[in-house]
Amino acid sequence: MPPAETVTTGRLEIRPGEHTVLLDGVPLVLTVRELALLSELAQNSDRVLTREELYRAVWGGDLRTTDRSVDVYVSRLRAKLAAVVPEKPFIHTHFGIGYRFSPGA
Amino acid sequence: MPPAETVTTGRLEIRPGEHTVLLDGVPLVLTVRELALLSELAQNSDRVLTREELYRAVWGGDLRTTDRSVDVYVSRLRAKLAAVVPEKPFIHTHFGIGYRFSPGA
DNA sequence: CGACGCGTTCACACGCGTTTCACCAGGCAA
DNA sequence: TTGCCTGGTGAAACGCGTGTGAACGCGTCG
Repeated sequence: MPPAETVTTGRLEIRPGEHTVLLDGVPLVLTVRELALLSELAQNSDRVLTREELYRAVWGGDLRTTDRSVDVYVSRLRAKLAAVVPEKPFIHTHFGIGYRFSPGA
Repeated sequence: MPPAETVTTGRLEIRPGEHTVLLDGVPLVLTVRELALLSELAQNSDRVLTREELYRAVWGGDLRTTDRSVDVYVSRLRAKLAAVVPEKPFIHTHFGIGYRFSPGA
C-alpha cells in the first residue's frame, strides 16, 4: 500500500491526505469510497484490474457473486469524471474481466 | 522486465496476469476466448495443433464434429493480428490437420 | 426527531461476446 | 476439369455480463 502522497497520472491529481482530487485542475467532489476506488484504479493505470482485485483493495475481503458495488461506483466515478471532461472516457470496461483506468495524454 | 508469467515469442508478448497482449508493442484488444486461443497457439509456436487439441485446451471437453468455433476464432485472431501487422501471416492453416502459430523474426 | 448524505442492494434494459448457421472460396483427388 | 471435402468468414441468435436509476437502511448532524 503506497503512502498517502499526491498521485498524478495525466490530467488527474489525487491528494489522499487532503481528500481531494483535481481533474484538469478542477476539484472533484468524491465520497470516501469513490476516492479510494479512483485511487486504486489510477495507481494501476493502463492495467486491467478484476472486480475481485478492486473490491479487495477498496472494500477488503472477498467479493460475493451478487455484489455489484464495484460496478455502481465505477458508474458514479464515470459520471463525475465526465462532468468535467465529457469527451474522454477514462475508465474502460474489459468484458468478463474488470476495469482499466487510462489517464491518456 | 515483465513478470515471470509473461510469454514472449518473437514480436508477440502475452501478459496473462494483466489480460494484455502486445504485438510489436501495440496492445491488442482481445476477448477472453481470443486471448486463451492465442496463448495456446503461442505456447506451441511452430508446432501444428489439431482442432481437437486447441478446443480441449481453450474450451475444454471434446470437439463436436459440427463445431466451427476454433475456425471462427482463428479467423478473428488473424484479423486483429493483421490490423497491426498486415504483411505477415502468423497463423498458418495445415489442411486437414489444424493450425500452426509462427512468431517469426 | 426529522433531514440529509452515503453505502448497499435491487431491478431492468442494453450491449457485448459466444455460438451457430449459411454460403462461398480453395485445396485435393481422379 | 469435375466433384467432393475442408476451411474462411459475415451475420444472426442467444445468453450472460454490464450500466444505471432508484429504493432502502443506517449513521450523523442540525
